[in-house]
Amino acid sequence: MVSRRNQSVTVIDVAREAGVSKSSAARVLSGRGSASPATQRRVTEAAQRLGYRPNALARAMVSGSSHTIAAVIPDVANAFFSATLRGLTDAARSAGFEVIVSNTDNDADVEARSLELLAEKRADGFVVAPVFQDAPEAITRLVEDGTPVVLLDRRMPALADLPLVSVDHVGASRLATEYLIELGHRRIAIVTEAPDRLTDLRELPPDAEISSLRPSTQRLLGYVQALDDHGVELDQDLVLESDYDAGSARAAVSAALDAGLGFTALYCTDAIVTLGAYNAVADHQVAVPDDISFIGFDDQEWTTLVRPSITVIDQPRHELGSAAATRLLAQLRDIDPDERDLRLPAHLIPRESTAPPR
Amino acid sequence: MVSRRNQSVTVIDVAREAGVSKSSAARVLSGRGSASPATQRRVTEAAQRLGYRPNALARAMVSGSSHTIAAVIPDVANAFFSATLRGLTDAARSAGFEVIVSNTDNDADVEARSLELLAEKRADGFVVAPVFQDAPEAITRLVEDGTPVVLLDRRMPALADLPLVSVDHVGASRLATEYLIELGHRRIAIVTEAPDRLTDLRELPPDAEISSLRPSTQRLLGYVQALDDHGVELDQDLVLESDYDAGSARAAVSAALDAGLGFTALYCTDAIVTLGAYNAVADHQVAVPDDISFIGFDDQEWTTLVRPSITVIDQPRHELGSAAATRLLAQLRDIDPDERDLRLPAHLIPRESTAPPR
DNA sequence: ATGAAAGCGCTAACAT
DNA sequence: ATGTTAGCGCTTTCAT
Repeated sequence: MVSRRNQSVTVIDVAREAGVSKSSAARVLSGRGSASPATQRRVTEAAQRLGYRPNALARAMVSGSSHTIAAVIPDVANAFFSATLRGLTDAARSAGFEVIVSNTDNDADVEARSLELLAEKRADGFVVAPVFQDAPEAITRLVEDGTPVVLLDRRMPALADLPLVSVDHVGASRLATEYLIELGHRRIAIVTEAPDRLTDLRELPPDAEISSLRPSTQRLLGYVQALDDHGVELDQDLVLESDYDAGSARAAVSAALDAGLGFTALYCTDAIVTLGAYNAVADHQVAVPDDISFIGFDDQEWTTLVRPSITVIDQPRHELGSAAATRLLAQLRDIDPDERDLRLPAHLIPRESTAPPR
Repeated sequence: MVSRRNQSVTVIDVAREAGVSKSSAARVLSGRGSASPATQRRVTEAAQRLGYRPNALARAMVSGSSHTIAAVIPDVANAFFSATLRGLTDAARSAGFEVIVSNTDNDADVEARSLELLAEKRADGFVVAPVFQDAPEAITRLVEDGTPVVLLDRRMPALADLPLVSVDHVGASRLATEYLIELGHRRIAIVTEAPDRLTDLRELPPDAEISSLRPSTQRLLGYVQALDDHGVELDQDLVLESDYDAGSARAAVSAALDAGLGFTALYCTDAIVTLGAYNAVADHQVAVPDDISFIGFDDQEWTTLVRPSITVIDQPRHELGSAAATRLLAQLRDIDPDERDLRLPAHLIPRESTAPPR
């Protein structure tokens, strides 16, 4: 009740106020150990009166747990990561953990510094969407020191033994491609920002390695697989390569349209690329879905607003974050998970931009 | 170099390894106090060898500063707040601070718990976009305890003496309204989710109080002011009231369109309301900008993608966050700011959806 | 310049 | 059930 300017009220203050020993006060305040109903009451009331607020720092020092997890991601302002972060914080909170965020902008040095800094702050565990780099030493250092790390949606070969929570990118692309095939399309173009050469993709070790590919590459792979499965011939010319920016995608699709490659469907493997591709299609006044069926990536707001609305592959972002947190928390509690990796399915949301070819 | 499984290497370990006393090691490790070049080297090398990582928790305990600031916001997944958070983390980082995020979902209880929890973790300061409520006791409690708090974009009357960093909402609306007036529009409709009655708005104490109004109300006020300033009559019928959701805005605009109110321009005061209004306009096949000029709020991606592209009011989100952080950090350093409140200007981005009335 | 010792606020044996 | 004591890892007087 009293609002005094307390630099901070400690257990000792409470103990004194309650007329008991420090440890008695500590016992009731922390809820462990035994205390008589009498002291219980006196301490509680004293704490209340003084406005006692436990010092989590001190607690963390002795308990060895800060009840904080670190999220190290490329960019919170990016819709994918902000939604994921939300899932992460939600799951963390319900377990009594807070999360501290750090943006890397896909810079390896920044990532390394962030990890180091958060490790100094004694984060109990890390969820990291790592920068693509050969030797993520900062991460391995953490792991060696016994700090739990869960990878988010990306894994480098050097991190092969770390648990990963990701979207099933291969499946996502199969979903899109098969949907188009079932509609009757045969000449299906794909816009990809995968840096890998397509030829490398068709002779892959069936499983484990796949998760060490970039998401974009996995998506390209899903397309190739779906085509193969359904006996549709893969035409290299229909693999439109783009950088990771809308302008580049726009140019790539524009060029493809000009080239008269005769494709009847276009599948975009990424949000930003979808943007550029959509612009190119609009520029060329192509009729969608009459001339070309269009599938975008990520259920962005605008895809429901344009006419025709756009069929998209939706990633379970929130769930991705909460799964990562849950996975990490389990590790903190030394619970062995059923599977090391978690691979969440994407969904196809059919809208107006897809139809059978004319 | 050595990668041993160190539960954690402490100053003592380093001191022993370097063959000096604990305090000597601590001195060079913390960079304060004096040490001979010799010990300096020996300690540094020992630390390096052992892979010493300072324990920020312990440091915080004794120094009284955790170098952490808390961001308590409605929802990170919301584009406005995620962009703001990015600005916040950027500014914080460059000052050596990390930020820990908490979502309130505009729930007063959740907010109170978050604040309490983060206070227990001894965040050095708080940036909070408070839930609208009469008695934000959790916040005042912090302030009473001497913890720096900066308000983000919202302020309740009860929090009148706290520093505020916000967008100039009144100015934002004046910008939009005046732009339309200058184009020649006289019948300008506004879509608002402000709960306040319009009549209350025209007799306001000129300044201070304004910042205690909700953003939506301030935006409505700017519209009224611009109209007044330019001698354009305010027509109550053109104030379209909506709830804070797209469906409601869609219905409101739809009804207005049906009612034949004869407005030639429509200004939407909020991102979500812009969405609904846009849908209504599309539903009714109104020609934009020929029949109606349209101004949206927030520079959302889709506003550049639809045809015609949409003229919008753009809020300086990133800057808002960095300004809030900077303001808070100044307070932490006991620097008196020039002004208590910071009011960042919004900008108008002219695109295709606005034109002179026919 | 260096070491010894106290203490930040808390928990956890250990006695009593 | 309660009190005494040690100690988490660090910084900071205070001597030397």
